[in-house]
Amino acid sequence: MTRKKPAAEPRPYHHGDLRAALLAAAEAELVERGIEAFSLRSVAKRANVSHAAPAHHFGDTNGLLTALAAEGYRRFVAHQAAWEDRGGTDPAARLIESGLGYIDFAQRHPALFRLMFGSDRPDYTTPELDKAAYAAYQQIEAANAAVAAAKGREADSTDVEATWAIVHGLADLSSNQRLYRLGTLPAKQRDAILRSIIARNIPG
Amino acid sequence: MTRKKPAAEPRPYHHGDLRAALLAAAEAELVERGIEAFSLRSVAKRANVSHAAPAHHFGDTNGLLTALAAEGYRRFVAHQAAWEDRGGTDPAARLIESGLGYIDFAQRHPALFRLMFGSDRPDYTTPELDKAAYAAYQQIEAANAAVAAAKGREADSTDVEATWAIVHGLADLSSNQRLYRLGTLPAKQRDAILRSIIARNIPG
DNA sequence: TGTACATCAGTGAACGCGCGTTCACTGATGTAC
DNA sequence: TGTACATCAGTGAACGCGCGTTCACTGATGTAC
Repeated sequence: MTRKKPAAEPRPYHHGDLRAALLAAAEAELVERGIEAFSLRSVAKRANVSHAAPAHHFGDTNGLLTALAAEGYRRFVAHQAAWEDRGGTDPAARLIESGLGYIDFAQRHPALFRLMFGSDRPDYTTPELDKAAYAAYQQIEAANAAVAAAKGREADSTDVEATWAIVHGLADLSSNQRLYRLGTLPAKQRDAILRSIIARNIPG
Repeated sequence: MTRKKPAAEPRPYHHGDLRAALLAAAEAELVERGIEAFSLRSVAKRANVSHAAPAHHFGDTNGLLTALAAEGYRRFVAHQAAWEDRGGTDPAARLIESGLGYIDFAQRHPALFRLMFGSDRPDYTTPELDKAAYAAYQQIEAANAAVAAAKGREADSTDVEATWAIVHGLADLSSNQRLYRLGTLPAKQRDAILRSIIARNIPG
């Protein structure tokens, strides 16, 4: 044994990046216990910090959940942007792939997705969260605008709503295991079906 | 004053229909406090009954929420069935109107809708809930089958998934106030847009 | 019809627990001079 | 470079509260005979 026991390492009084550590602990708590059993004390315990420490960074539980939701939206936007690029240069293909990214995010992070779209606890009047959530909407809007522009048309609000709703519906139902058949298919086949469903909502 | 004070009326030891009264109180609690702050004691208090009484009917909190979710699905199915009939005899029109009923239910009962589609607390292995939730799926399936039959086709799983997802997406986003523009329109105009969006997902 | 008894529905006191919040504190860091 | 001081980040004990659960109980209802 040449290595020190990790527990014996001197623990500095100041954490270094407690804010980020608390967000990570909060996400893990959300995954394990669900938002209904979420508590600030459990988060602090998971981050190995006294239960009063989070107040310095987030105020209260809703402050922490608001910050976590904002981080969720930023990751959500980045995730979709990465998928969108797989669509190459065709605007419709880009919109469809971006939608698959939306669905993939919901499947990979159901607890976070639920916090973002199915909870009243995050406070959307907070500028940080408002901005992050709005950016997610703008992404869909921009992808639709590109499709319209390629056809020499104006962007249409109804088209934006249709593509958002179809992608959101597929994402929410599949992250809640409601689309049983799709869950049983191999990924390639499933994605092909999802693409065909999204495509119905893009005017030809 | 010829009427007795209501509070002075003799209160029978046995409630009569405490089960139904507790379900109503639970729904009101869900609306007012949200599922995250839901507690059995508050429900009992609201129903004017001792806090240990609900255990006789539902076991624990999840038992009560499971029963409430099942009742929610039954009302959800009835609500859609009523709307479906507005579609007259054309199967596609019936499917579309049924979808509007789905969306209308979510807008009128956001807390119940969230319990049904965005919570892990109801126990879907309970036969009562399993049956009620499955009936909601079968309704969409049957409406799709009627559309296919009218065209001399077989029912297609992908069509069922597409119509469910579009309707669910519109319902979830609008019950969470995310479709801002639609919320500002007069009902007739909004419904026309919703119909046109649903229609994109029904093969011609 | 009357009585005895089992079963059921609801009561209210008691318990231990985890929660958010407060508060005086301590250790670490940054800055003025 | 050194010292003094303000500010910041995290501690740990204490508090009161609402929660779920348990338990002996009581009042009401249903049934056997």
